[in-house]
Amino acid sequence: MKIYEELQARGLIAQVTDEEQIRELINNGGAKFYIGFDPTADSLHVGHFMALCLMKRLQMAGNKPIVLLGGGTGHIGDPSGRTDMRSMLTAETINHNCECFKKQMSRFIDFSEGEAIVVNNADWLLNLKYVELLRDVGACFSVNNMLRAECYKQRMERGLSFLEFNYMIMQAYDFLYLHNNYGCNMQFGGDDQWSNMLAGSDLIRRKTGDDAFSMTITLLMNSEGKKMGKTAKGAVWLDPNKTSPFEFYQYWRNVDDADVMKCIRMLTFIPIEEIDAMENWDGSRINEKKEILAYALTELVHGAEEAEKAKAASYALFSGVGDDSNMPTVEFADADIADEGVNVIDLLVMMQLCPSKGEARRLLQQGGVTVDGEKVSDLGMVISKASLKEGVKVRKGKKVYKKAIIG
RNA sequence: GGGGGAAUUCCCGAGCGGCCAAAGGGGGCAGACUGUAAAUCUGUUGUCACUGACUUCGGUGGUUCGAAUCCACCUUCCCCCA
Repeated sequence: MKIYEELQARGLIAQVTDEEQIRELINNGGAKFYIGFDPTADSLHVGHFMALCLMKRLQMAGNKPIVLLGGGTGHIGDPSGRTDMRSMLTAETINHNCECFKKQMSRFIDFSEGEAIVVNNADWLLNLKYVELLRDVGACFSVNNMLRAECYKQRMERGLSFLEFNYMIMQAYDFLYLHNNYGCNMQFGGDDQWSNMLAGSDLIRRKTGDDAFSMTITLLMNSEGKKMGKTAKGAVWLDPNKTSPFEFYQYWRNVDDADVMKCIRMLTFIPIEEIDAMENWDGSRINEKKEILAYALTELVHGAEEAEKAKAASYALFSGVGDDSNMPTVEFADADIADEGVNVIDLLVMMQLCPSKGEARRLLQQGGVTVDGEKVSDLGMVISKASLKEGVKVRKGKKVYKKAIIG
């Protein structure tokens, strides 16, 4: 199966400017494609992960990726799919974020000589001259058309600043610039980027007469139609310091039944045939599928060793078998704990299982806390220092476990 | 440029000068039921020394015994006219 067909089979392709030509191009490894990443945070998250996987798949098929860091466009903020205005980032933050992105990406993409390149649009966007740009590029855009674009429509009601309105032009210009300077002939992006990408393809045709293609990937939505990768606490990050491998594993282990196969198909590198076979598995094996998904993704992002640990910890906690040495652990210094021990309430707060004592108290009253397997009902319970030296397993609710130890 | 309106807790949104830590919904957390799922039901959801005290209603001052509520100014947003 060729790459284009594989992408199709995985349900990754949303929109294309010209199916025949694009199929031809990427199946023969002739694409030099770019994907843009806006450095709005200091770590990539699950949303970016899809784009990275796509890049990797295409690279494996012989195509050349260009990673475009939005150091310049980050100064503007993409209004697509947003109802509110983005907060402005400072130049330092943007640069810092770009650096972090680069580091994380090298895990997935082979950046060795001639295989892939990283560019930063700050290098060309920030030096543009206003009037020059208006005459050169601005003349190619029709405001009437731009206003018709879906991404601006909803913002017309709520208000759209001129700054954000220009995002499309900057993105189109990026494509043109990469086309002229790096021979880039294709752009990929989330399907919320479609109008911006089309603008780029158009601009290239107008300025150079060349064909440049655009293709969007289906954004990963859960069955409720929300973007995946968000939790109440925020995004699921790829940086192990922001989202631990265990939490990452658990996130996927806990996806809705309805979303499992879709995730496996779109995110993992498991061969299509195997996935098709899993499709027919008996319904009772649903949890097995979730484990496969969680393991595969954790392995991709954090490596096999971390994936094993996360899996083992998960088993230890939820089925009571296996060792629990990989449980998330909070270490205290000897001095942190008084000789007579700590009250459970204080301990819960110290372990950051509860943000306040009030909440800790409530949790205990509702029977949501277990210490070393015993449900705690006594609000005044004291955990002795001796047992903390051994390590105490504290469980909050059904799924949140931490071990406290004096180390 | 002129006129009008709005800002409340994580979000939306009610709120008469005292009975307001502030209705209701959403979300979160916990309990029951389950499969570490979904749906459903129950409890809970400012902080602490928790039958009490303290800090919150865009900001700063003021009126008052008492202000989320009234006044002034400031900030931000929205609407209408030009």
